Amino acid sequence: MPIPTNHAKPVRLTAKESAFQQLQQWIIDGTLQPEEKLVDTDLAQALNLSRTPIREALQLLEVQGFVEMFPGKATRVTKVVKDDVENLLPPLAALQSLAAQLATPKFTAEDLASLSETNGRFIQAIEEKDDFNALKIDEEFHQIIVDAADNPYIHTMLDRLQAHVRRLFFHNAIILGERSSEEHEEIIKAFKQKNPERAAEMMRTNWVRTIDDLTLIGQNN
Amino acid sequence: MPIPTNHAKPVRLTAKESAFQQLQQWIIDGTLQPEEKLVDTDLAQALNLSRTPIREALQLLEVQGFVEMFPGKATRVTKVVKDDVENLLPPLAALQSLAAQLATPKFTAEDLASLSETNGRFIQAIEEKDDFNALKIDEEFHQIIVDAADNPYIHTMLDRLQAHVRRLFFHNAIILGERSSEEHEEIIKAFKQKNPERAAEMMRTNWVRTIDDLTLIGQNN
DNA sequence: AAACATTTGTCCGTATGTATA
DNA sequence: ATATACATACGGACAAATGTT
Repeated sequence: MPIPTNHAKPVRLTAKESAFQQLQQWIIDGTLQPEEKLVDTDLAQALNLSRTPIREALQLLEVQGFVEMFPGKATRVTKVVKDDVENLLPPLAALQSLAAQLATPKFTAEDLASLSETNGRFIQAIEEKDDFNALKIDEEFHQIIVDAADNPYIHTMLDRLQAHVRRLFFHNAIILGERSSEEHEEIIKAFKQKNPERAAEMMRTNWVRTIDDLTLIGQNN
Repeated sequence: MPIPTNHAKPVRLTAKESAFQQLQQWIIDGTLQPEEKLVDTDLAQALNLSRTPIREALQLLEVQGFVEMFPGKATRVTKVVKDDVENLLPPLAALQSLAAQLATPKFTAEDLASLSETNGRFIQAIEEKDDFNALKIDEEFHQIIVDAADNPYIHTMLDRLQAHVRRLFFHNAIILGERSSEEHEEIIKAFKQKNPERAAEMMRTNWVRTIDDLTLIGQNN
């Protein structure tokens, strides 16, 4: 595995960035509960920082939709609305599908091999019922495709949507089915055949089925 | 025209927000040139504010892709790469298309009337060769659809993409063709027929043609 | 190579405005 | 309704880091 070439950005981790990462992680995994009030003074003390980088991090989290700021009043973690999957997945499907389409002509042999290898690990994680790893590997799989699509707008938008998916997962609103692995194989096949329309279509199917599955689960509750 | 119900958010315009709006406007219309170095001290003086709200605004602009921050070194306005339309329009088309699909079953009679009225003004602006107004009205048209789709993720993502489109327009990389108005009518018709697939398809066509038009223009340069 | 000038990142104090008693 | 407590938004100062001479 090649070491990610950090040539561009992270020269040194600034206090704001480390605060952002830590707080986002805490919000996603539920350490900071939905609706919890966030007092910059307290957070600053908890992270051994001053209030400024905390405030800056909170503002970035607000843009991402993890935090809600009421100027002059309060700052809270946003609610986790389980039905939010219904808002989240359609654009996720549309953008992933587009990414697959755009990536198709750009794949190298290494990319394709990497996709197969990743899906192998995905199958294994599913078999072992290791839901957390399955989600992480599924994200790796899609990340390869998004990287190949090489479109910064799609990239950042999907990153944001994925973060919300991850949060819903931690709040037990999402599980991945076994059918995903077969669909992944179909997607890889479309890539190898250099068929962008079919790749896009299969990718859409992959996510739409996920939506349907989750809707069914929701009806049982 | 109904007054926007600001019920939710803007109780009072905070200094950070006014700085953000002003700076974004300056970047979009070219007052702040691409690659221009932004010194927070100078901006603070220009806007009669302290550095803090300026810095906060700049960080939000970085997330939006209008500013690039090199920690410890400098912060600059991002370049305007005219070829960036090729990155920008595909996801814009995909999301607008999705918005049209999702909005179809939700339209009220007033919405549909508003769409027709807006397209009427669009036609007029095109006839008068008022490119700037045409762009603004085109945005209004699509905004009605996005609002009806009622999906916060799609909403914010499209807002961001539109802002970049606007910036490219100001840098003379985009013009709207006359064919758009006819396609708008087709889209409205699909809405009235409650046909989400056709609405999505027509919306996609509308944007893909825009992409093709721009590609042609690019080849002439 | 070393000291300087600039600009950024961070800290903390203060005042305005909000909620609670 | 008034007063009290408190959190936020903003300001200004200091320090670390970078590029320059």
